[in-house]
Amino acid sequence: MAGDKLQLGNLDNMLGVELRIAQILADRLFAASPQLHMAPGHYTVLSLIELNPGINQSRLAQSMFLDRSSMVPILDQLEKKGWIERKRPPTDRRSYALHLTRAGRAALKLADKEVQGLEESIATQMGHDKRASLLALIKQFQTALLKIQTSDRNQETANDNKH
Amino acid sequence: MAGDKLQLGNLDNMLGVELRIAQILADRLFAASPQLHMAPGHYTVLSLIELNPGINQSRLAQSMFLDRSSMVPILDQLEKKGWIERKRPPTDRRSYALHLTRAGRAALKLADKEVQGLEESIATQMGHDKRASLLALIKQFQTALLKIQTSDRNQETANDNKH
DNA sequence: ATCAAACTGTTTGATATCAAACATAATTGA
DNA sequence: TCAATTATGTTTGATATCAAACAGTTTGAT
Repeated sequence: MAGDKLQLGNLDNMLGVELRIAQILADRLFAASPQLHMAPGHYTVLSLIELNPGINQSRLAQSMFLDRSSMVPILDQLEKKGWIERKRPPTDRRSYALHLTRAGRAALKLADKEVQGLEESIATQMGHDKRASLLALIKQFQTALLKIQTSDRNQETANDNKH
Repeated sequence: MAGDKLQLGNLDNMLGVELRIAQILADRLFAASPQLHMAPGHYTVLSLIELNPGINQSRLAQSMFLDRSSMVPILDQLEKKGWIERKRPPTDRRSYALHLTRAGRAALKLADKEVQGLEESIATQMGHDKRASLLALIKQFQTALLKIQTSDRNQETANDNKH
């Protein structure tokens, strides 16, 4: 029957699984927002460039935990839309200094308002206190993941030394 | 300077942004787990098939919030590895009934142990109580997103009626 | 001053995902 | 009954992402 409930076992007690679902739903909501004709990642990129004018592509990628090669097509699109500029700084001819155009600032301003509205809807739905707790716990979760990752790497190194 | 801290403005107060970073770090940890030569999604698929033997591809996709077309290559890979079987049920010749093979059950059992270990590491790092709070809040966040989404849809429908 | 190493952006090839279109099969409504 | 609708899996074309390899540039060690 279509109404039969799925067995989930321990899956719905796993952070990884539930986090992934939350991510999918959040992206879906973002994408469905009519005023916001911009991918979530693009919004973050525009914000970071506004806040850090002249930043280069590698640092931008690093700050979003993306590979620097993944940043290339994102910036290509934003450049094509006329929202950003790549300028060669005279001091380093390898990199580009990224800046928002006037149109980019305008687009970001509109998006900011819309994103603000979404965050507010969420806060209203789940309660402002719970939203704040969730945010704080997500950051602690990030920290925990980074610590585990580096301790794993250290353990590998220790094993390597034994060879 | 390389050491200059990036300006983040309000970005690190946004659930969407922080959630995305957490997701990336979690996937990275999962991928770096040596015993776990399996993508996170593949682990979930195997678990769901074990818990719901005979489930079809569409329901499986739906339960993971994926498009059913995205399930095809995942199942192709798992089938190629000899971990699952697609069986045509005599009652419905459109669908496949999915089952784990003996090898699939064995692979899942190993993965279960490893995933359990990762969850335990996280619980130890952030504290068991905080891990539990985070999990509960993520679910409330999911619920909030779904409610907002459906209320958006209703609003659209209301507007459509006005035409 | 030179040369090896590191950095920066890009390209290429791989996988993941979606949405739309499609073919086959099952269900429903008139 | 049977025609229209719905369901299921797949294919195709698009975008996103990673990792490795690459070319040009800068930095650093000697």
